[in-house]
Amino acid sequence: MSSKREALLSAAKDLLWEHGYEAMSPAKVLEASGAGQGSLYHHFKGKKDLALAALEQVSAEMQSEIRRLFDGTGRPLARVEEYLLSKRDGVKGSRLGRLALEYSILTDDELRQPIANYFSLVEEKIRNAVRDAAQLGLINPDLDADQVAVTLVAMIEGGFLLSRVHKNPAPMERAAQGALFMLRALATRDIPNWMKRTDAPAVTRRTPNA
Amino acid sequence: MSSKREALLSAAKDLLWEHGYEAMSPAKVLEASGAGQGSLYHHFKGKKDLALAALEQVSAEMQSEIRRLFDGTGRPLARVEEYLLSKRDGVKGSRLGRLALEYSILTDDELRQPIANYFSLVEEKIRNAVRDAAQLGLINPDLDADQVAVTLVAMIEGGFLLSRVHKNPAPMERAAQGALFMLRALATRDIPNWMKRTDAPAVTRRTPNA
DNA sequence: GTCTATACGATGATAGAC
DNA sequence: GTCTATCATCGTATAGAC
Repeated sequence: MSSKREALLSAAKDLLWEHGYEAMSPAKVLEASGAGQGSLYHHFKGKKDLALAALEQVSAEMQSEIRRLFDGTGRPLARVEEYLLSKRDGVKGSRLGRLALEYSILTDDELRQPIANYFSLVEEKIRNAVRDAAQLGLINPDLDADQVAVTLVAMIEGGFLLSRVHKNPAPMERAAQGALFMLRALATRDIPNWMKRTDAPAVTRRTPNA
Repeated sequence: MSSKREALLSAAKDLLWEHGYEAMSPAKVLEASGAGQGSLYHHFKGKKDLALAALEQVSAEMQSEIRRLFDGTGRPLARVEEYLLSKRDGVKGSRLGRLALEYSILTDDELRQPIANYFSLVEEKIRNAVRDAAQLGLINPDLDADQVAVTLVAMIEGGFLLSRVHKNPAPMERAAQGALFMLRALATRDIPNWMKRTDAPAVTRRTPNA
């Protein structure tokens, strides 16, 4: 059967993480996988098709991980805390977030979608956990759950970015700690008016132009 | 004198913002600036030299803006709030942060430096404002000022990233609002032990390998 | 200082043998 | 399915005229 297909996909996943999409050349994929040109263009239509398959696989893996993390049975906010405190290599970067700023990703909705889907899921899981916590009286029910979700994810991804800029793992760790603190602060404080929930739908529930 | 030099630099600055470093080809710069090959390689040693000059100019401009913002005379934390609430185009992206995740930037310290310098300055200004606030009794003096600075900047840059992933300006705005809330929450609450200042130096004060 | 013409490797894809 | 040529194009830089 297709033995080289897996090798190509695996190499592409690694190279996407390390070099990004634009800098992932077919030649590098071939070298890393041990396959020849023929295998690549037999199993995939070209570079973009390979990258898309690899991205969808990475996105699926990471979504599984998120579901596993959030489908626990403890305190709702404990699951969020677990997400925030996951082990991360700040300098290596967020496996999907790392690609998010590339021009090719912004301009190609097919490539952007698996990345957006992952983040939409994380945001949704945090939103739901915050709502669950509110129903159980563990957090202020006036809190805008979507606002909280977006803010926490932004802290994590921003921490990755700063760690890379400074080539230093510390900012990632500090940002994650800051996110944890914010969550705990929110769980116990009065919420300012502008932070309160409105009837507007969640903004990042689904991505436009997808 | 050098009339085309400015045109080349200006075009490079725009293209770096829009396309990033890897996707900024000399050909595109020439087209956007109206200059020919000769001008480019007369004024600059090559693509990297041009990009470096452009990046340093952008970094200097943005550092001036930050100094202007933080050298005000109001409440120390008011300056930080002003930074957090600056107008931003989330989908277009952070002018310097946008480049931070590229492989070429990570692996070339010369290119990384102007970006890192900008973020180091922002972090330093926030740190100092938090310390000033502590001295004036406006914020808990046990707070780790560096932790706060890194966390707030991470929220802003993470907001940019999410806006780009979702092609939607809303996450950027929500992250900035969340950052504002966190700052205000910190100014009034008890600080958990792990958030407290230690004698360790600020981690991102200067970048390693620079 | 600026231009056009040219060189040359890398990128991304194709052709055809096995 | 996989391999080794081969190819057109682009990205980057140089040469030399004006």
